[in-house]
Amino acid sequence: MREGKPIGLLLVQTAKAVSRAFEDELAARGGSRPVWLILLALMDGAHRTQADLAAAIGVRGPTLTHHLGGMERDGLLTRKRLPENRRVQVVALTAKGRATFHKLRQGAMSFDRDLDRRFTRAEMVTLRDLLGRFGASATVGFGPDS
Amino acid sequence: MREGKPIGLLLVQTAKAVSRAFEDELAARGGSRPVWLILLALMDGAHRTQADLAAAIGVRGPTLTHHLGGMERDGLLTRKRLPENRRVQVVALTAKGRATFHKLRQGAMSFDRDLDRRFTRAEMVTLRDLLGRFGASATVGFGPDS
DNA sequence: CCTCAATTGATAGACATCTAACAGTTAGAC
DNA sequence: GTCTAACTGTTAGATGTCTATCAATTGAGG
Repeated sequence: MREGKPIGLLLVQTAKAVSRAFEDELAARGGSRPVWLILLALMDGAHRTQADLAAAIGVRGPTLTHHLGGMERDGLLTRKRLPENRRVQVVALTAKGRATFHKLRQGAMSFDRDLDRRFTRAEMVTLRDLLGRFGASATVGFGPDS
Repeated sequence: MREGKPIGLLLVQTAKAVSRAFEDELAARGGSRPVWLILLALMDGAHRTQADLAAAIGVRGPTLTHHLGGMERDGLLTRKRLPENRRVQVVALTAKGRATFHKLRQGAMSFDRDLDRRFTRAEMVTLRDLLGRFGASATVGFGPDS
């Protein structure tokens, strides 16, 4: 009666596979996971600073800077300094950025539906609770629930 | 009554946080996640080829080659060609490799215990079942249960 | 034998991510 | 008013991962 792999390993490997499948879904529509998360956060609106934005999508500042640079080059967004506080960069989506968001959202929503269909309501509640336990002492959070 | 983030996102972010904490634990003992997984697989024995080994730890061939190169440079293992089939590399741990394994195992075991303590027996069974659902159609497996 | 397909790893180049260190900007202390 | 500390973002360099492609070796047909 073995228990199998450590629960942490199982969690990480499961997440890796799911993340990969999600990447494929987005790639088929010309996007990627980080680009999708940034577009989503920007459409949700209201992020004061890049640091806020980075926290919302779960990466560090330099990683965000990296992706914003690429997305700016690709014409998905613009950055300009706030006149009244020239430290902060104001990030705004372009029309092309919004179009890309809508295209990728199709994939993301279909992916989410696929996953949701695998669990009953009750199971989903249980799963969210159990996943929450991992953060009990390790600080798992990435900003508000959206 | 919102449901919160998509379950896939929650899974991936939880795993990221756990993986990070595990990395820290190993780093404190001079290791890293991939090095630990390779040492563990080699101590468990019996991997015919590097491809087997890669599958066992959940990475692709080139990633494994990369780490084996580093570990060989660090004196943790040796590689030599099988005389009767000079395509396959025989990977063997050195004494230093085995010593590193034992050192890292302390951290890994303590980490696993910390996680295990957060769930009852029944919850653990439930969690493993629910995590298994993610692979239902997406092919999550990484070789046998060990 | 010789060629050609299959097997096994390695190399090249790309991407996402991190930490540490830096640079510009602002605001408060004196 | 100037100096200094805090804030915001960027740059530099490292690590882990991937796909696509290459190189060496083997074995099977003809």
